[in-house]
Amino acid sequence: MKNHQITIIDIANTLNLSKSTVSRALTGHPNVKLKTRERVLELAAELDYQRNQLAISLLTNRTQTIGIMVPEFLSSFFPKVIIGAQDVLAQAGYNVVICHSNESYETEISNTKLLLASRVDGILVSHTKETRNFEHFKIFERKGIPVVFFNRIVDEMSVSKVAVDDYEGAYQAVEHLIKTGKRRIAHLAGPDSLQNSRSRLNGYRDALTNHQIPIDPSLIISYDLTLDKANIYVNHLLNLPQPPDALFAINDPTAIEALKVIKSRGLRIPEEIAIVGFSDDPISALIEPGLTTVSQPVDEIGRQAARLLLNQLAAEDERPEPELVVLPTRLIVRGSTMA
Amino acid sequence: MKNHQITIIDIANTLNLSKSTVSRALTGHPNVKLKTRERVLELAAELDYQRNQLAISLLTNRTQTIGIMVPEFLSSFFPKVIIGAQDVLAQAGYNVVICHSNESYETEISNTKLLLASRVDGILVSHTKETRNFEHFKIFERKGIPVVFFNRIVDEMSVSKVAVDDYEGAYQAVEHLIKTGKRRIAHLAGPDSLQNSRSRLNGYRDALTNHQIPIDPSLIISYDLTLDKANIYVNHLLNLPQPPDALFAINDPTAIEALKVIKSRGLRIPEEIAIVGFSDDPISALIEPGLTTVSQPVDEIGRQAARLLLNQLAAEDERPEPELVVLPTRLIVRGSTMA
DNA sequence: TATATTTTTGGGAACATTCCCAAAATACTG
DNA sequence: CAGTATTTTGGGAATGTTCCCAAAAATATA
Repeated sequence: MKNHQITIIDIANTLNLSKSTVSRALTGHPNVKLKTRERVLELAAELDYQRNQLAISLLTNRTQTIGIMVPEFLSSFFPKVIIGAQDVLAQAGYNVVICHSNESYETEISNTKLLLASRVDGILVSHTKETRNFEHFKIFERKGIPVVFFNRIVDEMSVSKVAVDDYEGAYQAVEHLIKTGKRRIAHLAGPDSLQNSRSRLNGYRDALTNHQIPIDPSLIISYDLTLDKANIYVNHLLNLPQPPDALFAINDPTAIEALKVIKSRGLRIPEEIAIVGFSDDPISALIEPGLTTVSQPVDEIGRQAARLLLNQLAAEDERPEPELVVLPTRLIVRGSTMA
Repeated sequence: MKNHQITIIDIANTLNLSKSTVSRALTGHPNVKLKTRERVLELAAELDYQRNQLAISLLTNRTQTIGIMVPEFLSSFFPKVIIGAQDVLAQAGYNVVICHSNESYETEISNTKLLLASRVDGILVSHTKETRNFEHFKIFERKGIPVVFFNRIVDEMSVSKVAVDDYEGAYQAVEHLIKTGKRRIAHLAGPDSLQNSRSRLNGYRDALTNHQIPIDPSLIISYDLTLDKANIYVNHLLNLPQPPDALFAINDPTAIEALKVIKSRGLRIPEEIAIVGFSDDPISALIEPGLTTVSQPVDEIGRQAARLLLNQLAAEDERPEPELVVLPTRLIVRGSTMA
């Protein structure tokens, strides 16, 4: 009595019907007498009946659940992506399970197992900076569970992907610095394992080259996105015999860390050194000076990723061709590059 | 063949065993011959067998899943709480489903249904600012599913709760302002529907009273936490014939919005007007001047909430008495109150 | 009124697993 | 070696739902 949950059989017994009829009434099947349906719905509401999704999932082998795995969610970026994705998925009747791998390859793998065990219908993934082997994601493919990568995408897998135009964003950022008269432009880059780090680096390189500025390898530092290291590298750059007159950072947290270091050394921004970030984190508009940054349509990344996943799920028998969506970026100029 | 998932029956047939024996071998039941167990485990690994949690959940009526519902996750507060809770819950073998109600009562109710339908074993909740009726949470109680409230707790329900000492935090913040010589201290309060708004307001009131400063109702404004309204109210306060010389804001985003308004009007902080926030959002240390704020142990809130839920889940038959955990706050003094 | 047609309902199987009880196989005891 | 105790295995029920097919009831047609 205490722990007994109400089932369609309870309703059936009370109303002297079979479970089949009750099931039909509740699912809106046409072949059920109006009067009967009303009686069933009324009693169901009264008893606070909730259909048991577990039983249905067991039967249909679909859980109506999508897994989203992100490497972190302390910066505002991934929460916003998740909100966008969740919005689209909820509209399509899907539930969402969120995992964060905490930038750890190990955790990513164990999350992967967890999602498989809970039988999600599909996953949205942004992998960790440590991930170089993608076997654990290929299991999903083999089981016919669609995977969509976003933000951090990976060439090795032929699945749908959503990214922003990192190359173009970086190119414009650096070109902007050049136009404001900067010549020794440093780049605090992300780890080589991330496709977007590589693209931004390429954008940086090509912008310099196309404006006849030689590339100085000592001004390019790849780092692992751990903020205390950013601090060290910025200091290193500033201590160079020929220090940079501008810094393009891989993301806004890095740029903000740089800005703190630079301010603490009493250098004038942007006169002595200009700074550009990437993402347009809300903090960027609040700090002093405001941070020039490459904004990306964050929640649209989530929405698009969700849509691509739904496209894969829609096809009953054969999975459709994977799609690649590249969203545009936009340079937002603030005080850190222009007085 | 294509879509067929491997079950214990497949293994049983291949090895000429019954499904019972295979089940026992896989679950580590003692009564199974060593040789048999080895054969089963070997074949299971070879076939990439994954036990179907759905079937087990259906049988045991436990999903090993906990729902966490938060009103938003754009500020860093709730993501941090979630990370803390998830950490503790994962350790105990629980899966986590995250919902955000987006500060909407409607969405909260529909999330509630979703969590019921997916048969979570328990939930952690911080309700929306619109929620005044808690019937939808009482359904969980009735079904024997434990609920723990955190951050935004509610008197109407006798369940476990985790909060910080809002009263004391507010008291100390206001006392600090008084000690720096401020006398006309305004309070931009949260909505009356939130228990923590009310506690902070009480702390504010008592601090003034205990220091023989009369309470001026025109300096107390309750608002709905929508930032553009904060902007309007701060302007209103500054336009008073006798404007405040200090502002205690319900949270950091509000305080930062106030700070922007005040700076744009050219007032000196803290000389002409001092500001204190609540929560110690990471932004608070980055802006200029740094924001004095009442810090709370954010991820510990999540951890404690998870622990209280596990306590409820641990008891097989009878639910133990609800617990209330109140965590301490700490005032962090920065430039917005002291030069 | 009898028959044909349509609407409405009921009874099982199926989903993957665990658990209980009984049966079979093996080991132990006198 | 028979009898008993123990280990190991198998069979079936149960979990809550949907879906298919057949049965029953209601309605239409001749």
